[in-house]
Formats: sequence, structure tokens, C-alpha cells
Amino acid sequence: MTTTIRLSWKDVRDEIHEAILSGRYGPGDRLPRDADIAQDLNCARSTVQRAMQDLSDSGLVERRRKGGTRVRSEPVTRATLDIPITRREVEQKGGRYGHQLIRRSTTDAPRSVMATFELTEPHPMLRVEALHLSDGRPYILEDRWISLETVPEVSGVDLTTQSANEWLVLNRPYNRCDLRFYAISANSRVADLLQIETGAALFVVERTTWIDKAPITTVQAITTPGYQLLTRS
Amino acid sequence: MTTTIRLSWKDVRDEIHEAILSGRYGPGDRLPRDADIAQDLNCARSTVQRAMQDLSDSGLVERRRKGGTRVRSEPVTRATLDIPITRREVEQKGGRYGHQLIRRSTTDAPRSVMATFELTEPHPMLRVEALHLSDGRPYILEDRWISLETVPEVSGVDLTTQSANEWLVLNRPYNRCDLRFYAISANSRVADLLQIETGAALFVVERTTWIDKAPITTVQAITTPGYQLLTRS
DNA sequence: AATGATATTATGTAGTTACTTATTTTGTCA
DNA sequence: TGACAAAATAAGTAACTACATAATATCATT
Repeated sequence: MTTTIRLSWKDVRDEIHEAILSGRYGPGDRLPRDADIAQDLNCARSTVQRAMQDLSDSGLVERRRKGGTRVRSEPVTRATLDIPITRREVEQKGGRYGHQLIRRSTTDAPRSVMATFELTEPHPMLRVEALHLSDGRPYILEDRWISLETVPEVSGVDLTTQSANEWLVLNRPYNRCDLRFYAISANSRVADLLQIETGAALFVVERTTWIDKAPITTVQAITTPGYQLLTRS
Repeated sequence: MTTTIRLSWKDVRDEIHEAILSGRYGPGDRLPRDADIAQDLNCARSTVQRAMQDLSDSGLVERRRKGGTRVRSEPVTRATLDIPITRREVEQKGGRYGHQLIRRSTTDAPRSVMATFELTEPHPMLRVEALHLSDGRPYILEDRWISLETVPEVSGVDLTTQSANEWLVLNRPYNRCDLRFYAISANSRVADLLQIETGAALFVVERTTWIDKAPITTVQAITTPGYQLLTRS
């Protein structure tokens, strides 16, 4: 008698993954339909479905109704990043967190900000520049724009005790988030604020968030030299 | 008679999401158990389960057996990145792709590479430096180390016609991938190869891949000024 | 009061059935 | 031949059932 061990969807996923890795199915090839795989492996279609969902999420295969499942012909490296709030990041690295409000002003969105939010009309915004500190030393310099139409109550918040980063995350959850990573050279003002040399190469994270279609905030976070962003383990 | 519209798991997800956004459940709060939510919304528990899975994946809630589901107390921004192979990236931007092999040598892994792979023993590797071009101009400079134990057949591959990047992705799928992003200043050699000024700030992507526990390759991809990495839309 | 066995609980997973939806294929008619 | 309708197909979704598993709570025993 055969010992009927039940296959978990992860087993099925690994089985299919293995079949692709080993070259049994190459880029662009169509895989058998879920029902057939289920029969082959002696499990339910829902189990295959769950496995395929995962493979599809991770970018290995593409699925289309009627079209079936096929191995992605142009493979991509798909990675997931976790970006914590800055206070938490500092504390997790064992530092003592602090922050300073540098400037706070109210103006209409400049063209660059209008562009990131895909706005066509003038839009009143609160601009907040702040410095995050780790053990009293500059850690991240942020230049933030907050929509006063979407988040009017931010006007009344004291952003010296709680950073705008933290206040927003806790009070204004978002729906959509775009990130953008690049490098800049420190100009004299940035260098001065971060207490580093002018011209140093700095890693920048730009984050823009919306709730439905309404803009919430866009922030340019300039990190200090040596900063690295890692994928989550 | 009530029109019984069936709720999809996305509806349920949005419903719960909305409840959290609106503050009905705050950070750290415990949500009702799946079965109760199912009854409230008049759907099956499996539908709630699917919705919760998604919310859990996106980092909004945390689930534990018996412990129930609770809203994450320390919210994170979770994002997914797609990193295509370089040829594809160039072509998608409308450029004509090319590449040059700069140097190719065989040595044991230096300490820095041993560290990224968590190796303790000496490990023979192929080091490949190559330049990716867009419309004939430098685009990305890559410095790559390939494990000759895991991928011995790479010794026989002509890396002038097909880039190591492409050959590996097509021939050596991986299981685990770590990414690391940071900024560097161009030293004179890099500046020379990329035809830019010394000291320019450059965005760097470092990628390390394994198959099971076996190291495949680690690569430092140095981009040209102005390069930006975006989250997938 | 500390300890350890046992029951309870809430999520995780698998199977089955039924129906939906997007897409392609096929077939018919002009 | 070309256009359009109908059929077929394969994945997507939902319901319901049953059982597995991990974490916690309870309770008896010392």
C-alpha cells in the first residue's frame, strides 16, 4: 500500500519551480493546465492554484485566463523591501533617536512636486525640512511636502516633538506608495546640515503616498555616507 | 428581498483595510477572529482568510495561530521591486544595447566576497568586469564574482557575445537573492570607464544569489549619473 | 506556588464542488 | 474572405467541510 502523504501547496510550488529550474520548461514555455498538474501530483486543483499564485507573485511565471500558465520569458529579479519609520530604524540599530525641525513653510506645490503627484491645478502644501538623528549625530535629512487639501489637520500639529514621518504614518495611512532610489552629491547646504564634506555621494530615497487619488505626502530622504538599504531577509 | 451580492476577497480586504484606516482598529489592536468577521460580512471564512493573507503580506497586519490577527504596531512601508536583466532595461527605454568585457580572471574569493556569501573556506571564483552600453554609451559597470564550484561550466562560456548577467539569469536560476543599495563616489578608474567626472555620485545595486546553500554569483552594478530605480507600478 | 499534562482556541491548509470571467477558437453567414 | 456570433477553455473566485498545528489557558498534582 502506498503511503499517501498529503502535498502542501509549498511542496507543489517547489516541485514546479524545480521543473522550471531543471530546464524541463524553459522561458516562454507553457505549463500544463492546473487540473492536469493536480492529477499528476495527486492533489486538488486548489492546491496547484495556490502554488501557482505564489510562483506568479514571485515573477517566475505569468498566468492568463484561457491563455494558461507560462514561464516568464524575460526573467526579473523581484524583491521586497521593508522601509520602517526612521525612529524605529535608528532604535533597531541600537542608536538613540532624535530629530530636529529645520524649516516649516506653507506654499503652493512647485512644479517638481506637482509632477510627482500628477497634479495640474495649484495645490497648497506644507513643506517640512527635518533632520533625523542617531546618538545625536545626523542620520537622515528629509525634505517633505504635505498636501494641505488632503491633510489639513497637519497645520495644527507640533512637528518638533513628533516627526512628520511618524505623525503621518500613524495618522494618515496610504493606499498607494511610489518609491524612487538614486544617488546625489552633497551640495554645501546638505553637507553643512549632515556635517559631512561637500561632494560626498549620498543615497536618496524618495517616497510619495496617496490615499485613493488624493496626494498625501512626498518626501526626499537624504541619507548619510555609508547608508545601505537591504532587502528583507 | 435583499440582493445578495457575493463579496470577493478583495472587497473583504478593502473593508478591513478601511476599518483600520478609519481608526476603528489602531496599531497593536486585535481584530475579531476570521469566523466572526465572516459572519458579520456574510461570507465564508475562507474569503476572510484570503483577505487577511493579503493584508498580512502587505505588512498591515500580523497573524499568529491562536494569537489572532492584530494591526502591526510598527508600520512599515513594504514595496516590491522588479529588476530586469540589463539588456531588457536598456531596450525598454528605447536604447540600443551593447556590452563590453573588460576583464576576466580566476582567483579565490577575496574576504569581502567570502563575507557576502557567508563562506569560511577558500572558494575558487571567476571574476568578470563588464560594461553595459546604451546607444554605445556607458550605462552600467558591473564587477561580478561567479562561483566555479557551483557553476563550473561558466569557464567555457564566451562572455563577449552574451553578458554574464544574461547567461546566468537564463542558465542558472536562483533560490535566494539578497539586494543592497547604496551610493558611491566615482574613483578615477570607474570615472574613466563610465566616461564621467571623478567624484560623481553613483547609485549602486549589489546582488547576491544562491541556489539552496550554494553561492552562485555576487555582482556590484555601478550605474551612471542620473540613474533611478523605481518601484513597480 | 511551581510544574506539567490536557483542553481550548484561532489560524493554516487541503479537498471538493460550483460558478464566473477573460480569451481564444471555431463556425456560420453574408 | 471577412465579420461576427457562439462554443470551448483555463484560470479566478467563492462556499463549505474537515482536519492540522501552534499558542495559550486551564487544571490537577506535587
